[in-house]
Amino acid sequence: MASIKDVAREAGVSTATVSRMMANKGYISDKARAKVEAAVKKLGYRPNRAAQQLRDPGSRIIALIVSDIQNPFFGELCRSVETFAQKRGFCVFVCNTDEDPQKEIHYLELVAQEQVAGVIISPSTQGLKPLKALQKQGIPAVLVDRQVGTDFDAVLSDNKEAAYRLTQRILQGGYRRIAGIFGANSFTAEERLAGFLSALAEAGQTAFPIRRIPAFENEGRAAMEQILQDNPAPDAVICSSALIATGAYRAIHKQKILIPNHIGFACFDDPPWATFVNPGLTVIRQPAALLGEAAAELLMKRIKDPERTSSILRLQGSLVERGSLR
Amino acid sequence: MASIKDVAREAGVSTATVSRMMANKGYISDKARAKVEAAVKKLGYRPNRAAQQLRDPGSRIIALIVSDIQNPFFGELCRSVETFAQKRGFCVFVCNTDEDPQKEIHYLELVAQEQVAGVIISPSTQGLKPLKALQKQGIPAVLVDRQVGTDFDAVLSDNKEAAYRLTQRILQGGYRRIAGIFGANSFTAEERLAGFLSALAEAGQTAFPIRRIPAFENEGRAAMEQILQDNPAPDAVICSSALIATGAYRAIHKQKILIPNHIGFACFDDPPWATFVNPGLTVIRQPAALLGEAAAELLMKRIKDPERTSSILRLQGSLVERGSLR
DNA sequence: TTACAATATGTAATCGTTTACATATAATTG
DNA sequence: CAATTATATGTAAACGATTACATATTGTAA
Repeated sequence: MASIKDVAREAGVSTATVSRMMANKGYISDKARAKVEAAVKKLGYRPNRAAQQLRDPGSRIIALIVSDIQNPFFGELCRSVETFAQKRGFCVFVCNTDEDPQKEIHYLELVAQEQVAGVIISPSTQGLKPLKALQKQGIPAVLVDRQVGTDFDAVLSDNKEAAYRLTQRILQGGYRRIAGIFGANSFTAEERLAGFLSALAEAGQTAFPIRRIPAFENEGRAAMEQILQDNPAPDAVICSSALIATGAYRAIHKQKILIPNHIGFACFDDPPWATFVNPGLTVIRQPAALLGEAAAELLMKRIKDPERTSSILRLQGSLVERGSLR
Repeated sequence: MASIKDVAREAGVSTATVSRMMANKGYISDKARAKVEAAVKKLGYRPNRAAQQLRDPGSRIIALIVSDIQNPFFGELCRSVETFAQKRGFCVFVCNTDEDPQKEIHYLELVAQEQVAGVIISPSTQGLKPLKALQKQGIPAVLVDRQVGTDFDAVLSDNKEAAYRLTQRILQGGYRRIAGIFGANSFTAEERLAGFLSALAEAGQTAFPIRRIPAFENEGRAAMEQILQDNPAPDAVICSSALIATGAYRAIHKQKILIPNHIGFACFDDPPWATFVNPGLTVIRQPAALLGEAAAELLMKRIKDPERTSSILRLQGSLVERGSLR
């Protein structure tokens, strides 16, 4: 690989001139510019990023650390983060932690070493240490979808409010024995549960048995199968995530129980199959694109002004009615 | 940020000793080791990656450049690449090009500057130049899902063969007027079309009108609506991708045409809703996880031995029967 | 004891950029 | 025309780590 010295020699100028020319800084005569340009082209010169970074740290890369890249919600989030970042001249590296705290820590260290301009992360633990370490190195972080601590910028969906609304809607349908299947050890599930319970309490309803399970399809199906054997059976069910809902729906479908008359069905997130079942699923759709954009914007602001006080945004999801509630 | 000099001073040793200690190289006395360890901990020292990279280039990062991060196929691919890479001590940065050649070039340049250990890419153009440039910088690349040129390592699904099999299966169902909706300007669609035509020809069938469209849901729906008005109407349809199939299915569903009796339906990729419709979709499921693993493995091999002759793998998809074909 | 290897540490050059500073020339002003 | 300013370029010192080489201290074999 050609270095700046090679270019300088080839063009018959000093390295300083080449450097200035590459960065469009200071004065360069047309003659020198032409010579340098020719040399650059001839040698295929590209500045060595490591050397640049050593001289003055910083980059135009932001890291997006997500807990599950296969989740369509994060897919949408990625895309919107990237679209927005690009407008501001930033690139995005996406890192997938697979909900593994080890991986999360590893990636946080990695992007710190790479000296990215900032990080957007949906943390999979409640641990603050790795994030604080980032902060100490002057790399700003914005939390998205999940909060940890309260010192960081964060962009969240208003899960509690959304759950509250959705539950109200269920009650409106005349359902009274409402089962809930909620993820365990999950920030969002926790908030959604709170909203669910609060709406129930407000309506003077006692909570129908609630399951807390690992948020996977199989677990969702198993939980639903159990619930359907309860006596009295529930007349509605609410699921805290798309994967859980997928399993639960399968269980209901298998037993040929009719939605929405025999049982009402509602969930969070908008699974890709929501419009392919009959009736379609009534859901709270998360504002993934908005979250991504807001997170990116917040990060840009903080990069510009590291001293600004941290802000926490809560964005509303939308209640999408498709018929799975009476 | 503390530098190696700070640590050396704090520990009362030279920078060389600190460096050796960090890398576990050469001789270090227990006394010195202890002092350095203490200093490192006290100052929170972490080696500056840029400086290391300047001294001796190379990293343990591989870049995965995909054309559409929202596509579940690529989601699965990402995950398997990462799982495999991790086993070998590599991390993965995912870059999304959104099928935009500009972005692709930009990311290729970026990861070259970052001096990643290697690149896995599903190229969105047929342009070889950017890849050759990478190569010249000594950064190996493996193509996945799509091929460009023939000099690079590549891991592809055997689209033609798969299309051939799927078409044979359709013919087996007694369908004879088989419409095809295929993506335009798409490497995979091209191959799939070839297999489709070859199976038809072999069966002595003339091809029923074939549409080439941009691979989006709306375009798929529009194309299907048109096709349904043809006279004679087709008795089966094959779609070259999940998005196209989604639109096409909607069009069929809307007109209450019965699958599989009035019309047979088959497609490539396995849309998330494939098991939620009735009957389920008969598809060719792409071996995404296998592709990812194979690509990662190939890349590792090439990183170890840059001189090995390039190999092109073709992996078989599986025909999943679910009832949408008679 | 001498000689030689093994162990332990330090010195200083190097990687490729950027930039403050010095210097030189050209253009502009009074 | 002298004095000033704007333009143009070069010199050399950083940035933070690694490592070949030199040197010093042990241990060990003859």
